[in-house]
Amino acid sequence: MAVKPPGPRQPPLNALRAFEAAARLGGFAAAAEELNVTPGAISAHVKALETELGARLFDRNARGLQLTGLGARVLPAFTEAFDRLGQATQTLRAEAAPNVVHIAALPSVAQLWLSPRLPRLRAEAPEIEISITAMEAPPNLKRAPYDLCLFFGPEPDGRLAEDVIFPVCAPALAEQLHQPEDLNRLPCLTDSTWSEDWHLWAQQAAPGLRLATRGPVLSLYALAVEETVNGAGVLIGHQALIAGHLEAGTLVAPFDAPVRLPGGLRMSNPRPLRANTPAGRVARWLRDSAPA
Amino acid sequence: MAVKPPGPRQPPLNALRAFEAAARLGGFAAAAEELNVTPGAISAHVKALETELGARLFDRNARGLQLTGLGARVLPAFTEAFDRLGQATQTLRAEAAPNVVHIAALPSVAQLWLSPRLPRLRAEAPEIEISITAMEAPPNLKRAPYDLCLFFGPEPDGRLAEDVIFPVCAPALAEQLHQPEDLNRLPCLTDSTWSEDWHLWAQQAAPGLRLATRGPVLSLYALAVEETVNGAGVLIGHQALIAGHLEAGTLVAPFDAPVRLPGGLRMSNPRPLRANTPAGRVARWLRDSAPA
DNA sequence: AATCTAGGCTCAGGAAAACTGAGTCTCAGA
DNA sequence: TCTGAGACTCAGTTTTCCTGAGCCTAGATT
Repeated sequence: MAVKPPGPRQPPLNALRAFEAAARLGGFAAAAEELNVTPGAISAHVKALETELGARLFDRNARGLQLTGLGARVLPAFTEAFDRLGQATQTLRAEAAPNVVHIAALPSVAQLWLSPRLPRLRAEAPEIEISITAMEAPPNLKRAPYDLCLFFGPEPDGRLAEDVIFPVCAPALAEQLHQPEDLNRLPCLTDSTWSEDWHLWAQQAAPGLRLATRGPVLSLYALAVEETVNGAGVLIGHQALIAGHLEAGTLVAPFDAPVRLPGGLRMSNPRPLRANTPAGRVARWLRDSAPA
Repeated sequence: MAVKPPGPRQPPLNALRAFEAAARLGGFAAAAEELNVTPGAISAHVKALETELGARLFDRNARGLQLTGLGARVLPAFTEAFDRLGQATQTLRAEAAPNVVHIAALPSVAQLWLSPRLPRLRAEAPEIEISITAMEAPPNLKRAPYDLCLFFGPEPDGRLAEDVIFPVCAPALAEQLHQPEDLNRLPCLTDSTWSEDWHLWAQQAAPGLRLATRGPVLSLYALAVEETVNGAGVLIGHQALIAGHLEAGTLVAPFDAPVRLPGGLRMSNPRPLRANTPAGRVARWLRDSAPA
């Protein structure tokens, strides 16, 4: 008859994870987003943890958080532990379902770059199942369960395409556009996540031009492209994403004024890929398909 | 307006922990004990994990478990990750409450060896708070939140005392005991976790003696000691645990026949101790107090 | 063979944890 | 002064987690 008094309980794993995310990202809101919960949940977790420990982990200054000395001292160990756990989990998932390749991508990239390539990929490797998750920002590479990530970024490794931008519009509208100044007479579509595109382009391609850039602001670039094809106005085209439309003639570039941005479309892989695994094959296939 | 589709969810941490424990310990029952839940809970966790993964982690053969290839391949990574997490948690707890020293001990050791020493320790270091948790088996050193562990074991490092055993009884009963054969005329108390004591002793101290060893079986050694003091019978005394009673005269050893067992009372520390931390000081104090 | 036992399984019910949503508070910057 | 970001609170709800009892199987025991 064993006696089993509770003794000191281990803090709940979820609370530790919440603390780690909040500390690493510097805020409950950011942690909440990473963990797909509301900030209130993070707050509650951390508070419970602090209560159990009898010590504060964060200083709250109404405008955000500041790690206490205690928090800062223990954070690295937790980050490393959860990183390892994430890696182990990914390995587990990958080994359990070797034929599923999980891809994380910017919504626009998913729709405009990746999606058109999938039919051919499926035809060439029907046994591979592709799962695509669209998200605004690259996931934490050490944690999230993705085999491949497709995002725009400045890092040179894994570069699939330069980021070259220039105005595009439906062929019917192009007749009204002979020089950059003409842009002010047509609606200029703006994508909310690339709201600086017009300025970046104008700065280099038409210095001195004062662009009004009034016009609809859309939250999905793919939607903006669709609208543009339908003649709603002029859009800054990212070459990699509209190459298909240019080729098909559904969009045209009224000016010969491409501007190359420092970043580019980039494929990264959280874990090293072996060449003849499904993920490795998809990666190679996508890389080879990039110029197309 | 960010789009946030659920995408592939991360498996619950608790399920991963359950899997890791079951795999490492080779059974749901053992895992359940380590995690302080029922086996059914472990079973459910593992089943949920397997369902989510779409792959088996264990082969169930009605008589126990066998890791599948998949399970065996991923186990080490999980064990390491959870070990680190445990270490981080311990560090956190220790830093958050530096003056609390958590000790895990065998119930008998806690009551008969540790407890009598505490008053003096408290007097010498009143700022240190001691927390004692009694348990039948040493905890997983890499995980459990204890600074010091006191158990009997064969390992030589950290040895506080040899395990020397011999029959003891109340002084009044000693008159009836002149030679080992007399033991059969008195009740021989047995502790359920040290049920072999009588045989071990008799083998060496009185070879050939046929001991009936009938008598009450108690589940707590400290209780057996108390009963013995009250004259209920004869008990195999473990020197380290009854030294106080011998000194006080409340128990006597009727025969001069000590037997030294291979193991001993042992103090171990999951994490390295620094000498002038509270845990380190308690450890040193206890070590120095051992001969007493 | 019949029984015993260890260990896993299932299922329903209930406890505990986690999460949300709406509203509040506070400060920094415009 | 206003606004917005970010954290807090609290009630209510959903989800997860756990237990407890009984069942099932296969090796061990008699």
